[in-house]
Amino acid sequence: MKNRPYHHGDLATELLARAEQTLREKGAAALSLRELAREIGVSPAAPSRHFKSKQALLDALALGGFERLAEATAASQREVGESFAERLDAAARAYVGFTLANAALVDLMFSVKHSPEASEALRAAAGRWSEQLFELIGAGQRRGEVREGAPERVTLPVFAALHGYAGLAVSGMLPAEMAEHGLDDVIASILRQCRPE
Amino acid sequence: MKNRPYHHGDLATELLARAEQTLREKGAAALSLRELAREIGVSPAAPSRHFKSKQALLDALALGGFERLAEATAASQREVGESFAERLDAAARAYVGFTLANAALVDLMFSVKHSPEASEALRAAAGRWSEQLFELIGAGQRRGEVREGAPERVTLPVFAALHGYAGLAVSGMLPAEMAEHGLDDVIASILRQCRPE
DNA sequence: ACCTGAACACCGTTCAAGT
DNA sequence: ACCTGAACACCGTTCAAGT
Repeated sequence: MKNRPYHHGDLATELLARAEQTLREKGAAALSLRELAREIGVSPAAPSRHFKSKQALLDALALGGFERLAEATAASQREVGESFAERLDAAARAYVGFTLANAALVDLMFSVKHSPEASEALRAAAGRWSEQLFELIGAGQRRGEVREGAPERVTLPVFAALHGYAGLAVSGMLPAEMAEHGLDDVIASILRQCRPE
Repeated sequence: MKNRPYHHGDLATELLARAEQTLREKGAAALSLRELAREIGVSPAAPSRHFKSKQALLDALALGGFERLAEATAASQREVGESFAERLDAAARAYVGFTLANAALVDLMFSVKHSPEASEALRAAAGRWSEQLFELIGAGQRRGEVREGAPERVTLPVFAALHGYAGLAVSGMLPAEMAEHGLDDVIASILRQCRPE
């Protein structure tokens, strides 16, 4: 057994890991830098060397969330057929699944308040994800399974429907009678609105 | 001029009013019960007589938000024609307009964490609002302008699209190329997915 | 019933000083 | 470069006591 060294070694990484655990288990309100430091066994001032403010840590968390979401979406496309319906279904379930499994993190990712510098990076990370939806629609158009139109204008309503459903489901604001077939109905409605002619 | 009386008179109301102002001007993070009390000129302990915790005040704020949203939606339907397209357009713009004008409040309304007792009241208030979308779709169906199907299953994807677009717009996560005709495209996609046959 | 004053156990952040 | 220890200016909440 080794006694704790003066230098932690990888405090930044451990802060992020513990923070995300707290986020998942107790919610964003319960996230405190001091408590994180206490759990890790480091002084209250130590985190500030790695994240210049609490908001900076939250921003880093959100950034990681977007990266994992993009990764999960990419994974969903790898083991699925080529038809638009199949690919949309996979992407939709990946997104909603990620959101439900990481509710507090997703809340953070799309929260209103981010430091302006972080917003740039966050928007870029969000872009790398929405790029995939964009690709999905474009491929559907090339196959003649999705109506024509500027891809970004066809994609936005699809994006909005998924994001909105996930948000409603996570916040518990879905009327019970809507939750039953919720995601199925949303996917069906997206296919309907994307249909050619 | 009257000197401040021992009893404020309507502290609960003034707390809510000032809290909403702070929310709008400085965001949820800047909302402090102590500062509210200071602004109003009352002791730090005074708010606790009217809201048993900070969360209780946030819940009350969210509740008021849902009531005003329902009111704004109802108003949007009063001065508009009878066709589904017109009524949907009005309701959509009322919702997105409310969201953009009250970003931090809407964030609160749909936030993940609410005290369990409040969640009941909040869901009821949200229900009174979604009831209106529900009515909108039902009326469209009776006019033959909206496809058939269980109204709650036709309504959910509409609800999701609006909620999602508003959320994306407010969080600044809308890719620039999508923001241009954003709401127009979302409304058009809703009309397309609702079209009969 | 409504509010004050003081206290308690926390925060995030800063900064000299240590290793 | 990385961390400690102590300090500063805050929090939300509770509770006896005042009016």
